[in-house]
Amino acid sequence: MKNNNKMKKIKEAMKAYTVFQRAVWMACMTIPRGQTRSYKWIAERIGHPKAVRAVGSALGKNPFAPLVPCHRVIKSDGTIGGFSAPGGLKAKRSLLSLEAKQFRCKAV
DNA sequence: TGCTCGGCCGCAC
DNA sequence: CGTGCGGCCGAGC
Repeated sequence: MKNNNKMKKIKEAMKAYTVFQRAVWMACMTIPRGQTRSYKWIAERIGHPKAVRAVGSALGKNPFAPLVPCHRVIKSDGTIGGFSAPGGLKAKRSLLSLEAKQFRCKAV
């Protein structure tokens, strides 16, 4: 329930943005902890297989930093890609490695 | 209201 | 391995 409540809040905040961004963020939130998905994966998932750049843009503007784990999104070739958030790729890698560890340890 | 520019990419050459 | 172009959305002018 609490999770739902949080989701509700997020949705409220999301209403101020475009559907495209919402779609991107939603898809992003569905990524399990300790795992990663590619920008293309998101693009295809939201129905715009070619809008990978738009996806990147949306993630870059992501105002829901911790709620929407945009750091779990990497390039389709397996590299980290870019990261506009504070900390840059450094932070992104840290988060990924950290979450991966947690996942293995606590199995969430 | 309409056009232009930039972006956390993807793919072909 | 490096470079260029393609296709898409959001935001600014």
